[in-house]
Amino acid sequence: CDIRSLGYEEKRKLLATIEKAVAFVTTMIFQDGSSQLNSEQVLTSSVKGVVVLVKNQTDYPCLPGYSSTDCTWDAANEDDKLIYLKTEWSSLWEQEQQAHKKFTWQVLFQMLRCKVPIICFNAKDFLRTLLQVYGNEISWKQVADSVVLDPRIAAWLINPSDTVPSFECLIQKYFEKPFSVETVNTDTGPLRNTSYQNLGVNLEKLYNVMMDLAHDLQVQGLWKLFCTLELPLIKILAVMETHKIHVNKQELKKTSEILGLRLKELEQEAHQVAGERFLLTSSHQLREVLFEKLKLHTLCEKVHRTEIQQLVSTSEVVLNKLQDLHPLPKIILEYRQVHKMKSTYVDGLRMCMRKGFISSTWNQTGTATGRLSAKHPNIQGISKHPIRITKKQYIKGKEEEIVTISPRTLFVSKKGYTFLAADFSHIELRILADLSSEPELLKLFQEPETTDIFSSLASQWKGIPSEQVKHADREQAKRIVYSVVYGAGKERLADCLGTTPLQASQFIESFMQKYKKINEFTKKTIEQCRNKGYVVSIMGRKRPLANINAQDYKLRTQAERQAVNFVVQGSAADLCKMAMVEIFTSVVVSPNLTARLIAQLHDELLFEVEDSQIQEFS
DNA sequence: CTAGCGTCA
DNA sequence: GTATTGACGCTAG
Repeated sequence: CDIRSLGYEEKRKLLATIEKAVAFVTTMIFQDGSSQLNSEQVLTSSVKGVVVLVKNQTDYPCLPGYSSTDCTWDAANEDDKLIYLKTEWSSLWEQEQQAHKKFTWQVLFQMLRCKVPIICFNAKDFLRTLLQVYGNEISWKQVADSVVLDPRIAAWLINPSDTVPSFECLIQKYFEKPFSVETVNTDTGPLRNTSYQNLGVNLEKLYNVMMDLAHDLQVQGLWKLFCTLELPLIKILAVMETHKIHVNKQELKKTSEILGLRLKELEQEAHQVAGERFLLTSSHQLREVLFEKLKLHTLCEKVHRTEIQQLVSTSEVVLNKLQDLHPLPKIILEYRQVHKMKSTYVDGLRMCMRKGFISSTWNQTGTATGRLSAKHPNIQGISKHPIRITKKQYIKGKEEEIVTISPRTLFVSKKGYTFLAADFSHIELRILADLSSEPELLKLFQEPETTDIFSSLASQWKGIPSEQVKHADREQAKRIVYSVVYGAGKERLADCLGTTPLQASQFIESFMQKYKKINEFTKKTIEQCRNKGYVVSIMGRKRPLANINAQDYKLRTQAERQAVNFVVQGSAADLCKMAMVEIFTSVVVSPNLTARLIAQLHDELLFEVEDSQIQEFS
């Protein structure tokens, strides 16, 4: 039914039906007639309304422990109701509109409140839209109370390599499995179908797919992970996406100009020392200048080559080696740094800006390891390190000035609020210590004087006092540790270490000697993966690795490294998500705390906290 | 070494 | 002219 045509009594009845419902299956529909079930619809189309299938009887009596053999979706739902809620209004009919609008959100509010599962494909988008449309009526803490189920996330838990399963794919997979359902070929070309009847059928299918997925999750031991971690996260991400982060617009414009000027200078310098004009951003043209004209690679032994075409690489490692032979490499290196800074972190950020604010889009199913990913902007990838550039100033007094540009400072907290970050320290290494029970590694963590493992290791390896360990040393130590434990080859480690491959392999040897149990752990997880075909994280997250028994050496060893890495990185992702859920719920439960989550940077949570609440919140 | 995303050719 | 791919460089561990 369309709620616009309902009388008072009918509305009351509808609310009563909702009260008794056992599940809701819902999707948003857009201006262009598409719905959330139409794979990868564009965000440009605005939301027209919401269609809800109200399930009043259940084909699956109790959700967790049902048997899936008797699913007869086509005949068993006479009591189910399909309702259409319009959320967008023309300016006509002021009076009636108000009434409709109010009733619409009454319905939606009750759906959220009554703790009955709301099944939605891409539920995060649904919740976010609700928060955006009814921002004045519904607080984010109320959305946090709802119970949502997302089949897409369920499917991803079962197969995390399949990073974007579409609705159509799920239908195919889970419908043709038990028995073929009257496959009217409407789902091969459903894209423009605005018929609600058809949508009703699709929602019914979605419901059944979710039930099948729920069953599979249980069979595979993923149900708890799904319910306690991934489902609550949907709401957290929806709330996070509705929060806007303020960006210093003027500063952004100014730094863009400064960087642009510096790029021009560097371009001129490069042309001068090269003796010809060429495009600095083109690796092809650079290769011609560097190696065909100047023949710099002949003065230097062993230079990296590109994987496919076996051309001489123009990568950072090669350019670093060529630094002393010619002034050009250094200029290119700085050009690339400044260019990256400008295009990605400054201009890229400006592109994402709406009225002085940005808000990332979070993808819960974007990785194979359970980590989150973000885009527009990728707030997890914004450079930490500032760069220094010399700015020629044409103001009298001083000729030039050194300015430092650090992209992270471009984000500013609201007035009266401050950013608060909470992060795990060395989380993957701690997990590795725990899983391998390596005594030497465990000892390092238990010693109270070790405040920073990587700094300690850096001072140990370099033979310098820990106070003198610089940031770069620590960073290098960190890269080395992770490289070695995840199975780096000697060549790659040599690049990392800045030594010869021979020394690198000796380093690997002594590392393995000192931390024997790490090697045992590695072997054990590869062995388990070979037997079962998949690996498992602390919270039971799974990653099937089809290539683990492959004939091809390259493919097989890659799968082996992925297996080891997954167990550690996936477990770290589990813990970070647990932290997110726990902190979020404690804020929701608190009557006075208002702290908002801004971003998750894998092992770090960034909040915006009211100044007066910093103590209590932290 | 493993995960990602953005930019450029 | 538009779409895809590989190389590169930044993030996180």
